[in-house]
Amino acid sequence: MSSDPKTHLADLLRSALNVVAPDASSTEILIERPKQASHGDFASNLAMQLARSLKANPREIAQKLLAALPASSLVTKTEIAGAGFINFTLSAAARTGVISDVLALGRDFGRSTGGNGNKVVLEFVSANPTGPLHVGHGRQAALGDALAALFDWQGYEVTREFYYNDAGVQIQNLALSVQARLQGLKPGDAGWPEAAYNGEYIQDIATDFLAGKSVQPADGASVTASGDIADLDAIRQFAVAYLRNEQDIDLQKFDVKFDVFYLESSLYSEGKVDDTVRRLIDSGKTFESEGALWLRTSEYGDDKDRVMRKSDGSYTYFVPDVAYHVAKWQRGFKRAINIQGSDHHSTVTRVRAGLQAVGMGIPQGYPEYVLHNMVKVMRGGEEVKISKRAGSYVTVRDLIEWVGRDAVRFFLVSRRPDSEFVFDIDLALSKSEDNPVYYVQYAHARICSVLRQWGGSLESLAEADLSLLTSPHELALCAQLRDFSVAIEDAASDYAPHGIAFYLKELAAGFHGWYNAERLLVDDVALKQSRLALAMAVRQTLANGLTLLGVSAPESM
RNA sequence: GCGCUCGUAGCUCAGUGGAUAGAGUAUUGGCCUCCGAAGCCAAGGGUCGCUGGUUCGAUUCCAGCCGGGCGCGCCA
Repeated sequence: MSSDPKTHLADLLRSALNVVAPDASSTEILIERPKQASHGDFASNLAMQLARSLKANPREIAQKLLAALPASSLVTKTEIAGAGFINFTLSAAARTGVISDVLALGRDFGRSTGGNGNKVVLEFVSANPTGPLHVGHGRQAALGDALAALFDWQGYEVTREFYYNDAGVQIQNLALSVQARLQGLKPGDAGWPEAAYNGEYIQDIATDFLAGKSVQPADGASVTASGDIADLDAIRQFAVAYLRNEQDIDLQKFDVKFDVFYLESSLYSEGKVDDTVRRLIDSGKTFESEGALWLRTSEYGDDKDRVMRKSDGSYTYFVPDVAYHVAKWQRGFKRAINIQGSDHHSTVTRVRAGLQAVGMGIPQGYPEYVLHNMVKVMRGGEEVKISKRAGSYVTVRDLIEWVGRDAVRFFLVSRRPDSEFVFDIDLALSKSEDNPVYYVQYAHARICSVLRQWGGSLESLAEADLSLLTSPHELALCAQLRDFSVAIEDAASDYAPHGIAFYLKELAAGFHGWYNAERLLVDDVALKQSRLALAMAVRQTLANGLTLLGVSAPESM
């Protein structure tokens, strides 16, 4: 018998189904938590699903299923309701058992092994080193890191990857921008390059370059500025290292760590681009026209064919993109998940088309994409567009300085990725009831405070008599704790970390409600122990959920 | 124009082929001689954009329309 009530109920229904309708024994059995407490702890719509194939009234089918249902000590009541729902009420022991699980598993409560150690790579941020990280990158960092954590907790072997272009046209523009600053030019001056970056940070780079400073980005060797204004190559190398280092500092402040920094230039230097082009040509899916080499992406769902190699001999961006994903496949990642802004959605079809055309047996849906919408930052009722540093957009650094890392991370993962995001600075700053970060953290700190005042040993709580927990608040809290692993599973499979944020808000609400309704530190020692055990389990679950989102769980605040 | 996407309470947003569509905020009214009031309880607030279709059942799936966002380059 499974210790998890939900799978246990599914087992019971399955065996009843085999008796009542052997022909339909493959019907999927769905067990859900009803929204209303009066509908029991779990409900199944199995009878309604069977209604058509059995050509019978759902309520009659439900009757037969219940008659054939094996007895179970975990179930105290079954009921047919509504159009044919079967509602189950669990025994008190089955409900409170989760507390023992949480206390025993501790920081691992919520982890599962469903991923079987399969390798998955999540690529996110992937900002080219041409400027500071902006709010959109922040959303990606928060989303990607949380998703990576969710997959880790689901038992996958996760790689967090940052891909960037260190040698293309944009980098050349960066070098030219710095050089122009070194020559004393400013944006708008005669002679200021057309495609130049206009932000103030370009001046900072120029100043450090002249001063002969050194920088050491996380993924590369230390670079010392030559100070030679004429040496564009030296300027480029220094500027790239400088900005990579700046991005590293921001990511560190954001508490996001990458396992791999992948350079686009390596795809060329290691022959991966040439290899991919050769495979595409060999596939017969290419053709020459107007001096360029094209790929028939329209055969794979694209609305028109795309140029691979321009008439000047250089490749369009999507060729290295395809080569990069071929490399991911070859590195053994059966799953690759890319978190990108929705303004890149047109690349999805193209990259997948290229991967089909290379004929290496890569699945059609490879890689998977999580596209997110843009972020609008509001302050004082107005949209904030200007950053002193970047010149035209709000940076991750700005946000962290304004409201702190926890609030930024929690806010940025608390919406569906494809929603347009309004980040209200005033709301994130408010240290009161309208700030969901503090609401969740407060519940955690409050529990810590109670446990401190009690002063007993936390280990002893595992011995508590859980049968003393009988109030609706307490049993509802237990059900919420049991939902944690489902919340993680759903959030991972739907690419929806915001589910965890909502789960945490609800769990905190459940705790606050209980706390106000009942006293934890009562005189009755056994009752006190049992309540503290529940509180401890809530604390642990809050902490685990906050960890998934990269938010701290303070013991006091 | 074409493609993708979104449209749910005054505002910011969840959610679902199923039972009375939820939360926060805002508004109104209560709760600290007691574990943290950064908290709790309660009330009011809805044509789930519109119109059709599929279904026993649609806010959810499909089509069309209206409205917002994004994309539509031999840029990335």
